[in-house]
Amino acid sequence: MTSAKSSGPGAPKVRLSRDIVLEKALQLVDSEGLDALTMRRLGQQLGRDPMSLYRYAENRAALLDGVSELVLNQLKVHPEDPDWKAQLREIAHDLRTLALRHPNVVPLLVTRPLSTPLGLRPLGTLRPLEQILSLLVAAGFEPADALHVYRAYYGFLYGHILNELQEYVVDPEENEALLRLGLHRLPAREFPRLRALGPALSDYDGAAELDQGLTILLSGLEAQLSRQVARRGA
Amino acid sequence: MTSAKSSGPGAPKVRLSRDIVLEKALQLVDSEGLDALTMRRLGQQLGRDPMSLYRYAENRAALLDGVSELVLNQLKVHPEDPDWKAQLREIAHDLRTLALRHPNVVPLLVTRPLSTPLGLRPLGTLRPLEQILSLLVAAGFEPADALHVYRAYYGFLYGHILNELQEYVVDPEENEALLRLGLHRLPAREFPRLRALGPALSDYDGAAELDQGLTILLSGLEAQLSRQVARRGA
DNA sequence: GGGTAAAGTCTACACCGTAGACAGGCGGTG
DNA sequence: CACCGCCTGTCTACGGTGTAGACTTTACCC
Repeated sequence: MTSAKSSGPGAPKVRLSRDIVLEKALQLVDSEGLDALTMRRLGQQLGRDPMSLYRYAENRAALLDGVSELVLNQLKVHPEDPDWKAQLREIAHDLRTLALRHPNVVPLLVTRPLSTPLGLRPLGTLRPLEQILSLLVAAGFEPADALHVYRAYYGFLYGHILNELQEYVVDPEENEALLRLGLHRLPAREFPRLRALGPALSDYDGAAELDQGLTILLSGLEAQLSRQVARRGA
Repeated sequence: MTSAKSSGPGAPKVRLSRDIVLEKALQLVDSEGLDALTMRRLGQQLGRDPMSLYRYAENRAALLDGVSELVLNQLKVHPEDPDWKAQLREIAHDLRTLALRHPNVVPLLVTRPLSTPLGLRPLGTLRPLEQILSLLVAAGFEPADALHVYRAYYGFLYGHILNELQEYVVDPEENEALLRLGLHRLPAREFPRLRALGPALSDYDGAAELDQGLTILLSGLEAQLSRQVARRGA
């Protein structure tokens, strides 16, 4: 147990590495939020000069990309699963729990790709896409159709995650209080429905809600698939 | 044409107002991106000292909220439409075009609510929610069910918008070039599907894709509705 | 041991959000 | 008219940010 801790001046010996840097960056984001991830702050956590970080990431944006990648790498996809619907369901739930475990990273997941053309993104963030395409093609979709299915699926999934995180507050008791407090602030005349939904808003089963949506979506997509197979056969 | 333009020192006379400030802020974001919206930059655009902005927004975050609200206020919902599915479809397409018109604002739309409890958000951003709830209740959903439907719908919608914006590049010619360039960069062994999809990726009809997804989702939701009505009747 | 490339540090710059004290002009009231 | 008070806008200043560029130190190979 002599490893270099955050601020102990005793042992600044271990050589840094990209993985060490990104790991600490993720810890920092998880515990204090995205804004806390500054070069100076991170350098301090690592017991190093802030400028040393630039050996492992070109700039702060690249660091953020690295953190996204680190999280997304934890998502395991099994492209050879014969039951593609079950597999998609499983992936969805995995990504959801991943998002709940790293809520502060979600804005990155959702925002960074908007400013990076597909081909230039970190490979780790593209891997799930590739693997899901494989899964769908193995299930009988034409590649182009697989892309459409992927888009519908991933769109829905990210949408759900954003939705759920919007309503998520750490302490459920404070949640209720805050919620009522907030709702009470709304003009009664203009927001009757919302105000009335206070109780319904506060007990939210994200996993169930995700699963219902998936059922609707996947059965719809399956219908589409069988239609296409039929047409191809004719 | 003697109105005060951006940098003319001639006529710094017009009194500022929250609307004027937010409008210029939106212009700045649209033309130069979110990062360009700094207090100093915006002050300069308005020919005023940066500090004057604090009379119209508590801080930069509040300014960002104001910009979100300004955009979302352009979304018109008709809660009394008897055809709820058609109305939801229309809203979806409206929001999509709004997003394409202000792509730089989308990260705000998607990100700001994550750090603001529902009750404390700008009223303008809550109005669509309230109105869609009305629409659904009028269509026969129980309030609590209306909330579920809303979540599935809005989740899907935001997901689609994020998806589409990720693949959107301004100049379609450069798009193709960039895309191929980017794809070429991917290791062939690990990303065969993705590399093969180059052409399919570059012609993307967002509106059609959105519409297909909506068809699937809405028919699924409708089935749910009739099931519930039946059960209630029994 | 000597040389070399990498890892880490230092200094400096331009820019950021914003607290707090202040100035100017406008309105309403006498 | 003079006066007062409030609202708008300005000024100065502080502590924080990302990062360029030159430097020093370290680790390793021959």
